[in-house]
Amino acid sequence: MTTDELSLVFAALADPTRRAILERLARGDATVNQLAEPFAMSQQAVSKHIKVLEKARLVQRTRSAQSRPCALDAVRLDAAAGWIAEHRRVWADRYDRLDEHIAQLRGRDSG
Amino acid sequence: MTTDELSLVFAALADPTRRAILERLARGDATVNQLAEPFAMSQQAVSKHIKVLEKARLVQRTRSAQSRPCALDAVRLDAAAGWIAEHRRVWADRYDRLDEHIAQLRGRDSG
DNA sequence: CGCGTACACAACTATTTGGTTGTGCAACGG
DNA sequence: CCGTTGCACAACCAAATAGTTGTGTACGCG
Repeated sequence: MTTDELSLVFAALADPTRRAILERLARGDATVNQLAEPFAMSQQAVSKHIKVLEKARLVQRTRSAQSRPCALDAVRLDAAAGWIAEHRRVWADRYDRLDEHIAQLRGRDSG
Repeated sequence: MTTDELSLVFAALADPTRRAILERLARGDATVNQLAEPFAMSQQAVSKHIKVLEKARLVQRTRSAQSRPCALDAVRLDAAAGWIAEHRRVWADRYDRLDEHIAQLRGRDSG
């Protein structure tokens, strides 16, 4: 089950290792070995995580000689953020905080 | 693993049944049986899903006689949206779409 | 008190997940 | 050609997930 797009995206995000991979990729494309290095984990395990991210369409892969660089794909992330924003909005009348939350995050450019 | 707050939230969101429960709760508090009704699933199964949502702190429960109404808790949802917004922002220079995405969602008040 | 309702806990099961090791294979360098 | 590097595929395993049925329990009603 949970094979719909949104479920795949949230499931992919539900792992610290995968989120760390995304954070790293947000700063530029990287090879599997580059991504694997910071983790106390085999290259194959990281490869599996990347595959999960690929299936969720959060990362795209290209070929460059013998390396397979990974790059981010933001569209699905938008879908996830969209779902939250949309449904959070329903009871936003009670208290509105997301806006200032995002404003804060946008504010700390130095972080 | 994946016991950190953010992982719990994303994992909780990674299931269509649980997202449907949240959508229903966004429209008002409900009892377990009320929540269970639309699903082809036992009351116990729904109870388990609610427990997952509770552990992720997406729902809060109260006591009201023999019923245990469920209510939404938006704080963690903000955290999830915040993570996405924060990290999406890093490569937002390439193309900026989340803002108009949210603007759109906020725009369709009738939806 | 005894019954029905609303819910939770426990045990069991199948499937998925997240990791391992071993190995194969394509691409480059000497 | 041969060795090294970069990565994927396969088999295997432990633990978590998502469901089931069965049962227990707290509350309210008559």
